[in-house]
Amino acid sequence: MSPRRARVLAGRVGDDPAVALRDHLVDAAATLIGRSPLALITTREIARAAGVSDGVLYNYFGDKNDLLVEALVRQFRRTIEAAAARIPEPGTATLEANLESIATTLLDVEREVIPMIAGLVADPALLHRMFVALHDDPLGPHWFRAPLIAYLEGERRLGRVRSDANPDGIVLLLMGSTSILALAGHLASGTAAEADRRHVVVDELLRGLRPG
Amino acid sequence: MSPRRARVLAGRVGDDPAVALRDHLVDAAATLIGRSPLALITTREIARAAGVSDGVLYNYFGDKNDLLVEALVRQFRRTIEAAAARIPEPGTATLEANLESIATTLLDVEREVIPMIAGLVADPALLHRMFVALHDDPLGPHWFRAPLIAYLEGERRLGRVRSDANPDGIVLLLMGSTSILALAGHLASGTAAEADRRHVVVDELLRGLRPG
Amino acid sequence: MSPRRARVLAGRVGDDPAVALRDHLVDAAATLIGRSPLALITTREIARAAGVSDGVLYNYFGDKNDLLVEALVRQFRRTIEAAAARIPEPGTATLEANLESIATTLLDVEREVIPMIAGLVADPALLHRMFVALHDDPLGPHWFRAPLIAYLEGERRLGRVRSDANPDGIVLLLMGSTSILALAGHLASGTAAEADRRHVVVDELLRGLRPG
Amino acid sequence: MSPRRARVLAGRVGDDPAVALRDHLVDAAATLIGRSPLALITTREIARAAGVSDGVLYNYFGDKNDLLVEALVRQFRRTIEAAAARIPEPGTATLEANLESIATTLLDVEREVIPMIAGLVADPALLHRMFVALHDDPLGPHWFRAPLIAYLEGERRLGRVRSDANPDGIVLLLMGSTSILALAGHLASGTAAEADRRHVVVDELLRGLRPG
DNA sequence: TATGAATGAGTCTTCATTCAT
DNA sequence: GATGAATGAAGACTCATTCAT
Repeated sequence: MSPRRARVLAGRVGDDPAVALRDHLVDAAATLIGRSPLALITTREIARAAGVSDGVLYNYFGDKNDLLVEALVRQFRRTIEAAAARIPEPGTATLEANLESIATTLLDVEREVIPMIAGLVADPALLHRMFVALHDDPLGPHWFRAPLIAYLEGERRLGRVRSDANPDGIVLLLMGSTSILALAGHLASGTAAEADRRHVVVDELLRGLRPG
Repeated sequence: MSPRRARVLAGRVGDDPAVALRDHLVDAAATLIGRSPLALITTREIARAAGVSDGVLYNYFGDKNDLLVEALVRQFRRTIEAAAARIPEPGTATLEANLESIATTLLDVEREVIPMIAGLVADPALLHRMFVALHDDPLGPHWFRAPLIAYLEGERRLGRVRSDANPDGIVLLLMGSTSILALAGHLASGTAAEADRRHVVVDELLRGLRPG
Repeated sequence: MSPRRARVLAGRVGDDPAVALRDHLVDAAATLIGRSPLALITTREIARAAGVSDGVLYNYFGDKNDLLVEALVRQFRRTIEAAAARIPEPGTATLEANLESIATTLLDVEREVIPMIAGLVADPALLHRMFVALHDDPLGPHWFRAPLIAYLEGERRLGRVRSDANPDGIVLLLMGSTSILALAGHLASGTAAEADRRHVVVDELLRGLRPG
Repeated sequence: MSPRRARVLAGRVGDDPAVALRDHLVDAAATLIGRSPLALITTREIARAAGVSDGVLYNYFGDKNDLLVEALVRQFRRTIEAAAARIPEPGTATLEANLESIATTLLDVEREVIPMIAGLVADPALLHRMFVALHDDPLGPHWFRAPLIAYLEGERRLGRVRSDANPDGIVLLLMGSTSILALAGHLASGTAAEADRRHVVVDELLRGLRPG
C-alpha cells in the first residue's frame, strides 16, 4: 500500500517516509561536506555514504547542486548553532576572558567553514545557486554576526566597553582576524601550525575598547 | 641542427630557449589564474593562451599541478608587488588617511587573491604541492605583512601611534577585516554589494591607536 | 474485503475494476502517443497521465512495450475511424471534389500517423512486438485501404471512373503521394512548409481515371 | 613534430591526417546508420566501429548529434548517388520497362532510407539539427527528384508521354507509392513480404501517361 | 624538442523495472 | 491489488596525460 523504504532507513519508525530519505541524503551530503572538499564529492560518493543507490538523489533533487546547496546550508547551520551557544553573557567573567573565548569559538567555526566557502568560491555555478537559495539571508559567517553584536552591545550598556565603540566594527575586526588565523592554520595543515595568535588580536582590540 | 623552438618564441634571441618556454608557460598560466577560477582552467586552455601545443607542458613540469603551483606563486607576487608600492610612507599625510588608503589597497589585493586561495583550499592535492613548494616562505597574504608592519612601526617611532600598540596585531586586524569585506563583495557579486564598510574598520582601529 | 481500486477509478461502478484500469492505462498511453514522439514517452509520464502509480503498469502488462503496442493500436484505430467517416459516397458531388476531399483526409491521417510509424521503425524491438500482435491484420495504413477501394469501385460501377482502372493501384498512388506531402510538412515543421501540392496529385490521377 | 595518428589509420599514407580521422568517424557512423536504427547507436559503438577510443569523437564534433548529422548526410548521398546512376535515358527501351526499372530503383532507395528518416522523425532534436544543416537543400528523397523529373520531361519531349502530363506530379505518385511498398516491406520484415505490387503502380500510371 | 591528436578513466544523469508496505 | 520510492545499468561528455611523428 505504501512504497518500500530504502534499506538504510529500515530501522526508523514514525517519521514521514517521504521526508526521511530526502533528509537522510542532505544529512549524508552535509557530513561529507564537513569532511572533504566540495569539489571532490561525487554523486556516487554521496549515495554510498547515504547507503542508497546511485539514482535516488534525482527523486528528491533537481540535480547534484540542488542537493549540495541544501547540504551546505545545513552544515553551516550545524556549525554556527553549536558555536552560538558558546557565546558568553555580557557582564559575566571578565571582558578579556570573554573576548578570548569568543575568538576561540570563531576559530573553531572558521576552521570548519573555510573549506565550504572555498568550495563555493571555486565553483561559480554552485555559488550562484547558493546565492539564489539564500537571497535575503546574508551568507555564512554573517549568520553569526548578530549574537556577537548583541554581546558587545550588552557589555557597552554595562559600561565594560566604551560608549563610543562600534559593535559592528568590532565584530568585523574579530571575525576577520580570526579567519586569517584559521586560514593560515588550514594552509599549514599537518605541519606545526602558525603560532596561535589570538591573544594578540584580543590585546589589540581591548586597548580600543576599555573605557577611558 | 639544434632542437626546434616553439613558434611562439620565434622572435626572441639570446635567451636559453628551454628556460624561455618554461617561463612563458608559467606566465600564461599566471595570467589565466588572475582571470578565471582555478578549477576551470584546463591544460588545453593554458597551452592555447601560451600559443604552444598541448603537450609541451609535460616537458617542463611533472604535471598540471606543478605548473599551476609556479603560476600561482607568480600571480601572487604580481598582485602583492603592485600593491606594496602603494603603501604610504610613515609621517606623510594623516594617520587616518593612510589607514584608509591601506585598507583600500588591501581590498584590491584580496579581491584578486580570494579566487586563488579558494582554488587552493578546494584542491587539497594542489594545496599540498603549494605548501611543499613554499615550505619556508609563509604563504600568500603574509608576504604582504612585512611592509605593513614596517609602516606601523614607523608611525609608532614618529609618535603618531601609541607606543604600546602592537603592529603585528594591527596588521592582522586590518587584513582580516578587509578580507571579510572583499569576500562579502565576492559572494554577493553582481548584486548590490554590501555597503563598503572600510571606514568602520579604520575608525574602530584608530580609537585604539591614537596616543593618550 | 475486496482488493483496492486505483483512486482514479473511484467514481466508476459496475465494470470489472481490473479491466477498467488496464483499459485506462491503454487510453492514457494512446493519448500521449497522439501528442508526443514515442521515444520520449516514459513509463512515469504514462502513469502520471493516467493518474495512477508508476508500478501498476506491470500488473497488467509484461513491460512498457506491451502497453505501448496496445496503445499504438488504439491510437491508430482512433485516427483511422475518425477519418473513415469522412470518405464520400460514390456518386455524390464530383469525382474531382471527392478526390480532393480524400486527399485532404489522407493528409490529416498521415500527419498523425507519421510519428507513430517512425517511432515503431526506430525501435525494432517494439516493432517486432507490434508485428506479432498484429500478425494477421496488416498494419496501419492498410486498415484504411478497404473503404477507399470501396469508394473507387463504387465510382467505377457508376461509370464515373474508367472500367479498366485498378482501385488497388489508385489507392496506393493516393496514399503514397499524400504521405510524402505529409512527411515533407513534418520535416519542414515550423518553417514555410512545402507548398501544398495535393491538387497536383489529384490532377494527375484524374487524367488516368476519366472515362475515355 | 607531427602528432601521432590513430592506430586504425596506421596504414594510410598521403591523406591529410587532420581530415583522415574525422572522415573515418563519419564513415564509420554512416555505415552503422545503414545497418542499425539511429536510436540504438551509441558513441561507444561508433568509436568501437571506427577502431578508436571513446573520446576522439569530441575532438572533431561538438557532440554526438553533430557527427550523426554528417553521417546521415553521407549515408543519404551514398544511397542516392548509387541509385541515380541507374535511371534510364529517355527514349531507350520502352516507357513501361523504364518505369518498372525506376520503381525498382526507388524501392531500393527507400528500403535503405526509411530507417534513417524514421530515426530523424523519432528524435526531434536531431531532426532539427539536420534541418539546420540542410537548410536550403531539401531533405533526403527530394535529392532524387530532379533526375526523375528530367527523365520524364525527356520522354515527354520525345512524345512517349502525353504533353499535358505533369512530371512533378508523376514523380510524387511514383515516389509515394513505392515508399508505401517499401515501408510495408519493412514493417513485415523477416516474414513473407507483401506481394511486390510495383507493377500495379506502373500500370496505373501508364494509363494516364500514354499519348491520346 | 615541439606538436596536437589519441587515449580512457571518471562524472552526472535518466529511466525501465522491482518490491516492501 | 495499488503505491511510488529504490534500484542500478547504461549513456553522453570532459580533460589530464601520453606518444608517434
